[in-house]
Amino acid sequence: MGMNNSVVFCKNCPRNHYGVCSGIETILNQDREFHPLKSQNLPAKQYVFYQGESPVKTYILRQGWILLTQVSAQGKRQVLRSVLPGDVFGFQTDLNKPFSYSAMTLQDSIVCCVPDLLQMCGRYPELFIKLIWEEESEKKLAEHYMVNIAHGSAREKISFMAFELYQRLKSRGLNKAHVIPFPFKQEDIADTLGMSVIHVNRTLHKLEQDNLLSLHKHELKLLDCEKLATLVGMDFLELDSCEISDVA
Amino acid sequence: MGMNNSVVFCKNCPRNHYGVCSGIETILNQDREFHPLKSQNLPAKQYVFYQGESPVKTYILRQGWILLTQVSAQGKRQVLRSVLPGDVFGFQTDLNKPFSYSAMTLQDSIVCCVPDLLQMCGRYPELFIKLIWEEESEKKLAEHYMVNIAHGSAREKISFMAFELYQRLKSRGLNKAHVIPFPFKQEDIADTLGMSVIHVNRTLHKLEQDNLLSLHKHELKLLDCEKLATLVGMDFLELDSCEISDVA
DNA sequence: CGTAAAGTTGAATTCTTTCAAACACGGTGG
DNA sequence: CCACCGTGTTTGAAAGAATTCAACTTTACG
Repeated sequence: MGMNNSVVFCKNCPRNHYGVCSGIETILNQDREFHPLKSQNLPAKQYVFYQGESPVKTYILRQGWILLTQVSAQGKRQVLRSVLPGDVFGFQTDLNKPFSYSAMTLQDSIVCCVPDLLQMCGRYPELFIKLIWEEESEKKLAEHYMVNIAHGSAREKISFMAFELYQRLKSRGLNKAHVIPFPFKQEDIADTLGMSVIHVNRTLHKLEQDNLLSLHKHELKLLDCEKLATLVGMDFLELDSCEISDVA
Repeated sequence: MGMNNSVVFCKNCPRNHYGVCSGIETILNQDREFHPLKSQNLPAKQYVFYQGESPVKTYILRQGWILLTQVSAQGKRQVLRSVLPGDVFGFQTDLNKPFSYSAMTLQDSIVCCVPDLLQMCGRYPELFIKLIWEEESEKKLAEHYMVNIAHGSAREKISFMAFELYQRLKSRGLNKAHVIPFPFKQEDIADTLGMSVIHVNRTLHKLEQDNLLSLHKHELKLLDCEKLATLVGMDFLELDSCEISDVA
């Protein structure tokens, strides 16, 4: 699956300061028992793992964009979440449970593989905290989407998704002004928000007419952040960074 | 807020075997540094904490039913999740962030207070695992709701909610045959699933006509589990118990 | 250059909400 | 014991939102 495979040096990684990433190399250096990290280069539209497979290791996205998707019993496809550079994915406490979702690259990506994250956490509680924080963030994100999908109109849903991704990329320095890369097809948006492709299309046009946002050539511009924030009710969406370490 | 306040002995608690609960007393006994747990008896319709407050401790529900709700910037109320006996709630890694949701009893309830869960976890990795597992479960639950709300019809949504709660109560031995307590108003259902109260009402009637489920006097009967499971696509909703401890 | 994939548009249908009003039930005070 | 009130539930009819189907246009890419 992976194309090439090389040992990772976190020092040179632009995500080294972020979340679970930060401090992993320190641990690896002082504790020879753990495997050094490997990285994989993956082209766009490639699966990292499939729904139904058993998890064997944890991944960290270093560069690119990954989509976690699930196919329901009714055969409908749901996008669970976008994995952005610095995010952990594929982690489960129970390795015997198969993945309930697939992971697919939307762009060319580089992925770090961590074979024994849980064991590392067991020995280094500060890493454990970071992992919990990561899970907590993901839970909150899912809840945000839940609220928005449940109670929002079509324009609100799409605005929310755009704003959310903008914020998350911005916190990683991956935006330019009010523009972000947006490697989704309209179908992906539809499968994220539970709308029909056609309605996504119409709503996108309305949003552009109203000068709220524009999406062309896989590039998303927030035309009016103020209005968007109001529309979406972004009081909640302050994203937090992981700065906790009071583990006694 | 709390009515009475007494020291808790986990040994006698029917939830002692479940999740984070299990093993807490052992730790408390062998490590005098941590405070013994206290419990609070709360009447129905009482708030444990409010959205916007700062978290000070973690709670475990011992008996009763608690609803986590959020009021959006647009003033709409969203039910995030039902807390059932044995579940942790009110936990956050970062104590400086205010709660983004309120916790309210739906029934008379008994709640255990854990003032220093994170510190306990720092010293006892096996507890840490249980906490992570808890977060993971909550994340998965939120994702399930997200998927169902996004892609499901009205009947599917309500069926899902019913089935999900039935399964979770059953795993704790809190069901009788195909019947569970269901202390929701139709408005609560509406605010969980993002539907109008009126549509909830109509859909409930249809579901009863079709002999799928019936809801009267705060008692929910699953009339046809087979059909319900199919309708909801419950292949995913096997709920897992927390049985992992390979922290090396 | 040609084909397949992605995006766009209109019209009809279905689902859901809104508004308005009636009903049922439990609890209170007379 | 009964009248009254409030909360929660139920029903109908009309308006609105989103989906479906079918066809057409554009774009990406070998």
